[in-house]
Amino acid sequence: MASDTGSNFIRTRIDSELADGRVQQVVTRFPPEPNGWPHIGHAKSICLNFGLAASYGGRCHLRFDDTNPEGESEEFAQALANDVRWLGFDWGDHKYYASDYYEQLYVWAESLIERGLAYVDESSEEQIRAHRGTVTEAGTPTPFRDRSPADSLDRFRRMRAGEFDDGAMVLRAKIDLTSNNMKMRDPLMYRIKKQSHYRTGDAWGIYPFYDYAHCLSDALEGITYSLCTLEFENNRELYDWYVQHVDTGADPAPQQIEFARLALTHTVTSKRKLKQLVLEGHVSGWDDPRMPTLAGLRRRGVRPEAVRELCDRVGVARANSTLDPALFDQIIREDLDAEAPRVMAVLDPLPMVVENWDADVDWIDAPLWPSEFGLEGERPIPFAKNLFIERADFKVKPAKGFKRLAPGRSVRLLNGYVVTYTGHEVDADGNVTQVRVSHDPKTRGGDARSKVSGSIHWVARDTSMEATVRVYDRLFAAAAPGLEQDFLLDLNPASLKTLTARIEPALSFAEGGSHWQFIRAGYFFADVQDSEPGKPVFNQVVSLKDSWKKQETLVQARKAANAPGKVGDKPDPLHPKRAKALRDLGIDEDTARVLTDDPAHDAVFVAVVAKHAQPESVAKFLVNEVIPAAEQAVKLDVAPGIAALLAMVDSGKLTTKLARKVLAEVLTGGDPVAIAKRDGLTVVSDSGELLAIATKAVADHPEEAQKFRDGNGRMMGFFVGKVMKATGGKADGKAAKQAVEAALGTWQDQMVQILNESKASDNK
RNA sequence: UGGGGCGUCGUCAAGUGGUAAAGACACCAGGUUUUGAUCCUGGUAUGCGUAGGUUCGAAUCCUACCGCCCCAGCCA
Repeated sequence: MASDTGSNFIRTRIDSELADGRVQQVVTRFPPEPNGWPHIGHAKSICLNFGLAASYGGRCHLRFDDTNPEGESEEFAQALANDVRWLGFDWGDHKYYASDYYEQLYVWAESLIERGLAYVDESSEEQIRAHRGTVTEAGTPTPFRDRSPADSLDRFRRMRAGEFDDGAMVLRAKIDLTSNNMKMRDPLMYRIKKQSHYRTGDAWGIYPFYDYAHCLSDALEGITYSLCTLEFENNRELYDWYVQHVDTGADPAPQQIEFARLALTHTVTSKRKLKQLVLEGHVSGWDDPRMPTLAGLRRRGVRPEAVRELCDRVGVARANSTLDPALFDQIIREDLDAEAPRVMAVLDPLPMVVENWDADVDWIDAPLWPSEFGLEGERPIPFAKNLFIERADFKVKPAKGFKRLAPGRSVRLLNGYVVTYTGHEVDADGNVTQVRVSHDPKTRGGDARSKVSGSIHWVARDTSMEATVRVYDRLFAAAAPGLEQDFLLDLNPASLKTLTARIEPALSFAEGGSHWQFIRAGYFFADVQDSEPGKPVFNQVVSLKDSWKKQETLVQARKAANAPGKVGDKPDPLHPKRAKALRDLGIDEDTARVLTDDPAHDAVFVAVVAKHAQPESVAKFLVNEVIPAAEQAVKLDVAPGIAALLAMVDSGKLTTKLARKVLAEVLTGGDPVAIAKRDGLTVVSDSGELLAIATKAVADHPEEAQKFRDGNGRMMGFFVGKVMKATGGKADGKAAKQAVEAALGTWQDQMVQILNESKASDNK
């Protein structure tokens, strides 16, 4: 369970850091702010954090990120904790509150001030905004930026003491007003907020900001991986800055990793919008079954198993994506299939009279599960003269392919009898008011085989009960609510249908919290709050798949189509004259541009060519191999080494691949000839030896060889790959290819084939 | 127009230079079925945003271009 073993970029990273000892134990955390109800998006984070910790034998903390007293409450914290537990996760003793760290955070802030790394800014909110600049313009210092540490310290202490009003001043980190990253332009650390906090009461009049508090809380708790969503990407630099400049003693330092949040079409998950739906009464509350909140899902009857499975199947990646809710629907069905006993309920009743039924009530034992489940259990269902069937199961003029009841047809009443149409009545408007049938006594229950193609569900009129059944559809009609208009206008007016259904007697004992499959209708859940003993109220959890009623094709979230690759004008090379000179040497424009982009590289180029007079080859080697392999600009003094290396490649002594192995050392001044010799890097180009290897590879893989002969030229790569592997990557590529071709007898075969084909067509 | 990210099937997603591009949902076609459900079988990307380049070999490396998301709260 939720011990996702699928591969993802976070696991890959953890694996490697565990392997090289940088991290000993995986410690994660789920850090909600207790100011709202968690939704399906939080579930992903919960499953990820707790799941990862569990699967690596580490631990996961539940930490309330309560750094802003506004809107936070113990009730929310309780609800959050509840939902985490409901999902099936356990934080053990590790429940924490950022508010418990206020004192430590404060002490660290003083230390930052003392070291000149933070200052109290008395500018107004507007002034600070103005001085921050824009994404294209650098910020400028406010008049308070250079005040002395002692001055700031004094102010900061008085801020804490409550001497100033809200908004009078803030504490800011002194980082870099000109940074391209807006988050680094002297971010705010503390604000004055004379508001009491649900946990610390009136002890504090200043509160830390997320960026300052979160990373240090992580450090304090020994968190190793601080996972958050993509929009915090820009905050990572700041996260690292605080961790680096505050002496927390955390080892290893916690690191922030961002992943894509879970989004669904036809759904909103923003706290603001969810709140608006509740406050304006568009839904009945935070736990309305149409809400994407965990409380809503629970109320609807979705089990935690299904939520966890969803998170597992969706995976973790860094690409923003929007899920089709059909996936969740299907997972819910799979989860409930073996959980929900089968019973009958008629949601939209149409009276049916069995004309040749004279007996009283016939109680039939009907199984609670399909026979192939192998599960025990049955319940008695009453058959009688007067029944109800689903209105949609009778059509006066059936469409092609309709398998249910219609004039002249017979149909199986599930677990009852086969009945045959004898007549029907309509009202003044032409609506069918009653169907008449006759039954075949020989077809009772499961006793007799029958050829009828359709089976429909039913209940007896006098012994069935009325019950409230709520059928749900997506809350929003639009795939992307709010994309083209106010999101409230995208609300689906038919998202809730409250029906008075007829349920079979056994169902009247359904307890709140029980799951049922209403045969042919869907999975239903006896509402925990509204059901009363003997009077259940049902929520539809999810419908059954219905391949007859073709579901309206969901309008997929409009993903802006990528413009089909227009090729824009290429920019001019940085140094037009030089670039032209290079072109004259036979070097193409792209290559020339990269080469001249950094004068240092151009100089290296000149130096290498001086030793190895193959300008085109040198340019390509530098651009495609050397520059990408170098961390910084390539140094001029390694040019001789590069020249020697390339000379080996060009003379066939080394393949490009082997050259790559040597490159790193050459870049730090190594001698390629010596290194190659030391590591035994010699190209295998002996055709006899390669042919032997290739022949063996072909013999070992007859199927692949056949595929190749059948015309799949790409199997060449497979065999060359085998040869490469066998030689430890030392085979000369071209020679290896020739050896494989010879081993496969390719061109002869192909010639034969072509000849045969031409003969065959001649004969026609 | 600055910076940070991201583009692999209708939707998610694996893939880290060599076994004809996993898997799931959706879709299509069959089979089983007293639920048009479940279950089973098969099909579905000659290609990884586009165009060039490097390489024996590229979704993976290089270059340019295109598109989408995020950042200018005293929110988190």
